[in-house]
Amino acid sequence: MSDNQEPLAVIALTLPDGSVKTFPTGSTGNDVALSIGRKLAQDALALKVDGVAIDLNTHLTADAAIEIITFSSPDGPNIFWHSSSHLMAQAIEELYPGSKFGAGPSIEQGFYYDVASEHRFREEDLRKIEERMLEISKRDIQIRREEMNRIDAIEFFKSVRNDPYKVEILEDTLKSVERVSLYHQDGFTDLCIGPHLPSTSKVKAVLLTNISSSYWRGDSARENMQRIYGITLPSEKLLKEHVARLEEAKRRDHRKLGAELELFMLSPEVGSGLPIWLPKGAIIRNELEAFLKEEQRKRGYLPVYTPHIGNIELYKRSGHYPYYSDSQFPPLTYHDEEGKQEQYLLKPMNCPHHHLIYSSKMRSYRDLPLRLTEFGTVYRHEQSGELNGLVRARGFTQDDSHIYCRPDQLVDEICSAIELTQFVFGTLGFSEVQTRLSMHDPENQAKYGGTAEVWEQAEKDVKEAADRMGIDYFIGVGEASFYGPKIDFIVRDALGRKWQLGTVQVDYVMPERFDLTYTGSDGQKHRPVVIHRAPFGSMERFIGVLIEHTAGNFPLWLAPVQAVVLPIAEDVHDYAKSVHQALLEAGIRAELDTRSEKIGKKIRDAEISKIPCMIVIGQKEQESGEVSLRRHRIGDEGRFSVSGLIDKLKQEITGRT
RNA sequence: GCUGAUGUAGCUCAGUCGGUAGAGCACUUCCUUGGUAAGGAAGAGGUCAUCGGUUCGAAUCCGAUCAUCAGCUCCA
Repeated sequence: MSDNQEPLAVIALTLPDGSVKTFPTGSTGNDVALSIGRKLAQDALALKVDGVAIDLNTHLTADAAIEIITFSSPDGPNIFWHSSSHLMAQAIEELYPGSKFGAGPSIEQGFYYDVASEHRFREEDLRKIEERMLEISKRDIQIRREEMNRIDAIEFFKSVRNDPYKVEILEDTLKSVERVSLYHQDGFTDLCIGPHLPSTSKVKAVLLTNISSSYWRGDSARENMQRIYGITLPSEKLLKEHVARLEEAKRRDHRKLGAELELFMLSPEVGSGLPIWLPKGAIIRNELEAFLKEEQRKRGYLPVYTPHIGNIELYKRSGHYPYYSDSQFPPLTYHDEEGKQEQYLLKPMNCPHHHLIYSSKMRSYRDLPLRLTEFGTVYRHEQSGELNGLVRARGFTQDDSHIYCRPDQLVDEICSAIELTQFVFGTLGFSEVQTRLSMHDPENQAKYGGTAEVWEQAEKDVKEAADRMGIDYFIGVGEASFYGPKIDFIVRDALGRKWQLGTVQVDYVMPERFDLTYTGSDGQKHRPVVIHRAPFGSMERFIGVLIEHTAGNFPLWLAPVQAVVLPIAEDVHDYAKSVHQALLEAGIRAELDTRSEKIGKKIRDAEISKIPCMIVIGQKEQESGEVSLRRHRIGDEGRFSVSGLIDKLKQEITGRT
């Protein structure tokens, strides 16, 4: 037809394995995927071109390094879930006309959409929406990207879509952006940067999980919206696996296990957020405290004790009272006979007390570093909606130490605090520890104490220490406390959930406020620097996370009951009693089960109680003067002499393995 | 604190239309003496979260309070 003599233009695309393939210019990611294989084309969600994710059906016109994004690619779930939020919005719009849409991003485990609707969404509506989403998926609607000027987009969302929230985003958040992109799927259109799935049909399985509320743009002065959470997956099978993981998380919930294993309790008669440690939970806490005390003794820490309340002036001086007055219990007010008034605060933190210990006598540069340590119980009036078992409580105990040192000692001291924290986490089996350097937000200087120079120095020191310890960290801007930057340790539990536990914080501000000094070699007064550090963070939170991490299967050294002696029948009760006694004398926490139950029942009960060692005793053991050891979740480990068993268990306990 | 949901025996949960409560497990007693995840029988156990209202009558309907759960906001 054409008299065009030019050869057909081709482009060279480099695949992730390094091979180069040529395609006609204008080919799409779908063409590329098809050329590699049918399965890949089915799984393809989007395309990465020179490291940038774009829509699968974008026409390629230049040589590039490309990569097909599937659900198992690092960017896959994010794109999948973001498109799913649009799919959900379309379903909601079809079912509940007039609903307006706010923000609908993908999140770590799925997506949500904030909806303003006259309809009050209920649990049963979620099932209807799920059904509609799957139906829309079956319609196999092509998702089409359209770019337009911001002004045109505003007009579009005003007149065609009638969606005021999108208009607000365009007029405000995006006001300096020229061109924006819209994604159309049938009558539904969303403002979105993309990329998105090529078609609604990629979504094969839907689970809408819950409804909650949110404020438009996170601002409590703005209107409330209904936030609907969900997760979608590219197959039914993957959804089933996801649901199984959720159930596993539920089974490990420390609140549930804490009650079942009789570790702690919460009672409205005591007050919400005020946990009570039951005997078995207290054993775990005791062991952990003894462990840390031992390690701290080796590292030159000095234990102190301070009262649970303090004069309010102390906290005004430290700056905590004005700064955190919302989250403290109200002051206790005391009048003496002359009518003189004094106010006391349940202590929300330990540092001011420790600072007073520091300044109780003259300190020489030779005395530093001074490391004061205390398991200090503090009380904070956390918002009621925040309370969560042991993990977020109003009364809790920090493994709090304050290290007073010279500036030239600071980095060394930060390093040794990091080392201790890593040692603690390693011993407790948290292998995946993330470290965040929590820096201040220079945009919001008013939030912090101290001068800009002091902050610069403190952040430099923190970084230097982190680098020297070779830790892999990321920076959290705006995560610092008001008096200084922090190194926060975030662990993942056995189910991959993240928890912030230990912390190391640098503080140049409190030494000023409390006028802390030491005499230098020059005979002059100098300011020490303070490090606040807590490897566990809070005993309550740490143990809550540990319960979930171990699913209640504690290592032998922490187990509230380490062994239970299970006689098979009454004729060996005397022997069983002597074994039980021997275990107790060896310092092993042992119980004896002399109920008239069969051995199967006794074992089952011990397994459910998650007791690490079951000592089974019958005629054979009695005759040979031995015992049989059965391990929790493992099974029969054979016969041992009583002393052999005790040695074995003691070794395991002292090794904290 | 905000939005929504929930609250029945120690635990997990039934309980219809408003007619004063039921199961399994756990517990107690008795029988059973059994070799590696549940032996049998009987018994006891509840101011249906609390307070108030509607009603001849409330676990059930309404309101308030408390607590818990999910999420938002916050976290020295």
